[in-house]
Amino acid sequence: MRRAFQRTQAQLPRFSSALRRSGVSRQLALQSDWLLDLKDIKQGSLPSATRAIHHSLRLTQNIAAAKAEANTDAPTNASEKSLITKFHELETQEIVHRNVVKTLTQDMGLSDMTEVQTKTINQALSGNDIIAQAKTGTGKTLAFLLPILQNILNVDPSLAQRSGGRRGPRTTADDIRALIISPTRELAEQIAAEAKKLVRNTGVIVQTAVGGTQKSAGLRNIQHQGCHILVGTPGRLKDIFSDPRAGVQAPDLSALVFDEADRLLDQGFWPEIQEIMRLLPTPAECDRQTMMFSATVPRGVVDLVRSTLKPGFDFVRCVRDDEEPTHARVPQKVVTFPGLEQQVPALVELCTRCIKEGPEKGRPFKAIVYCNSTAEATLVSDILRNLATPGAERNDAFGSLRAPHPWSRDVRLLEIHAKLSQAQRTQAAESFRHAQSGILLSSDVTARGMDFPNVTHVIQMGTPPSREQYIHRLGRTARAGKEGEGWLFLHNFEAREARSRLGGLPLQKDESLTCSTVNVENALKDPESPVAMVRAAMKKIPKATLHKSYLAMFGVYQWIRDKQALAYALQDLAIKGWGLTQTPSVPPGIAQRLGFSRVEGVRLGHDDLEPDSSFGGGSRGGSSYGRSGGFGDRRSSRSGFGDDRGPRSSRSYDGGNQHRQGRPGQQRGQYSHNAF
DNA sequence: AAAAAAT
Repeated sequence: MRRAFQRTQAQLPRFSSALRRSGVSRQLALQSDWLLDLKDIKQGSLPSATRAIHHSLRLTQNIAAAKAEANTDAPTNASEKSLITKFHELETQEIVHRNVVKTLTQDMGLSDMTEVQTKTINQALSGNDIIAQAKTGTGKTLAFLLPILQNILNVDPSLAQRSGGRRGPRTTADDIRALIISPTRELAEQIAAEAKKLVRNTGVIVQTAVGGTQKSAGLRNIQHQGCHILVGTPGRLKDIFSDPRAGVQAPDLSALVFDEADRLLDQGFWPEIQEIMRLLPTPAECDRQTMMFSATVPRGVVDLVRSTLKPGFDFVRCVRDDEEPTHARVPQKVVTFPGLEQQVPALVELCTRCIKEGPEKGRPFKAIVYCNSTAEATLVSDILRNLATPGAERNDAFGSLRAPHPWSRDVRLLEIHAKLSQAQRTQAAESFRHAQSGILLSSDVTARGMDFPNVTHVIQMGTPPSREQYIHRLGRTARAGKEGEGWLFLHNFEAREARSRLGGLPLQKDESLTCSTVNVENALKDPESPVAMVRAAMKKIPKATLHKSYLAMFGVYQWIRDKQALAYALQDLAIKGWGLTQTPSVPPGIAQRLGFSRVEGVRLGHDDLEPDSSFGGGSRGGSSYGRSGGFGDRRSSRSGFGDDRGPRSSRSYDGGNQHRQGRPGQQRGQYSHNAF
């Protein structure tokens, strides 16, 4: 019966869409003047006859329906009518079902809409396609979920009741009504969690389809419970839609959402997105509402909008001119370093200070530290975890010397990136979300859209891959009206590039961290210094972690032209920062590809991991100081190294990037005129 | 070798 209905619909797409929308159109009738009233909403760049007809047709229908149905007069004075800005108004004006409004106002405790919600919900309920530019952390998830849900309820009003007294599934796997595509698994989970909250008092079913989980289990849920709203990541969505045995289909899809659309355009995603769209009914077969959310609207997104959205779409721009975006509002500090090896000690210094200040400021320290590689996130996480209070060693139950961690146990230390299992990732995200205080070592998995409440600091280690990414990372703090601050740690050799990527942002140079200028070898003499603490923590780090971090740096800093300067900086990091006796070896193939085959300070070879070769004898602070004392000897004894370092600085290749330690004064001088 | 994302 339903099948037959669907076939009819397919034959009469225009009619079917009108039919499906008629419910909402009637309800919207009283608000039809919204469409005239939205002067601040710019129309899409495709003025066409279709759009005009589409538009006026809907208005006529709405007004006619209003006059026919309502006993009140259709509103005559458009300017008196304003956008709905409170959730309860959606009920009193019979736009959204009372069960859903009840969920919003009672269960979720919401009363006022945010700007993006006001603009998007009002528009989307009328069935328009939307491209919305909104800053992060403004409740845009709800902005698209609510119209999606209401449109589903309009088609089948019985779903507005929780169980309806019926048994068994309320829908099937082959009748998905809304598809939401997200660039990361965590974001998909977060959206699904919010969707599940929203549908609580209805019969609508939300499912997720993300990688890293058992495909069979997820599929079973979809098949057994059915699915109205499916939230997922590109790979898994493509997988289940293209699997003929899965029976997952969306012949009557009414909504398609691209969250973080600019991100979904990336190389790796795009073919999968296209494949998914190929597996969905075409817009001609089934009229659907498409919504795109994107913090920035670069060319690619404009093209996507042109090819995907219906003429007459609305461009909802929620970046108001009079309201400063997060990245203009949040204080941001830059620290430049003469050596990479100073960065983790400086991080420890900063965290220690902020943890101490937390109670004074009435807000516990909660930070995300962004690394440019997964290996570095693991390394830094391991170091922070291994920190020990200097001079507080006690014999533990097994007679070995251990010192307690210098930070309170309340400061949770967490790590998240794609190299962890999905279970670990989900767990870390969940723990950090609920943590009062903590430090999350993260790759860019969490950079976009993730909502961790009360993040006070976003610290970025190294030049972010792009300006957009910097802004997204920074957007994890200062959310929901709270304050926050950003920190950026840069080696001198990347400062110029960072400046060009981040031009125009209010970055302030900060010189308050002593570790940014300290001489590592001198600092090691003081066991209380963060440098010594980090070095001590290094001892328990598996060498494979160091190896991977070192190699990953070549990829992260691929864009650096001065390969020699980079090689030396990495050498210092490995030897002075990590206490290795020699740099890990680089496979010759990789070195050649990246232009390092004829560069000093890079050791070509394979398999550098003979057990214990990197760590010298002692196990105490004194001996690690001893190691660093011997470091000069080892260095000069290595072939092609040592003596020619002096001459090197006068050679042309190193000109503007002179960065060797031992002349910190000169270096700082060199870069100080370039203050951010 | 460098975020992410399917097994």
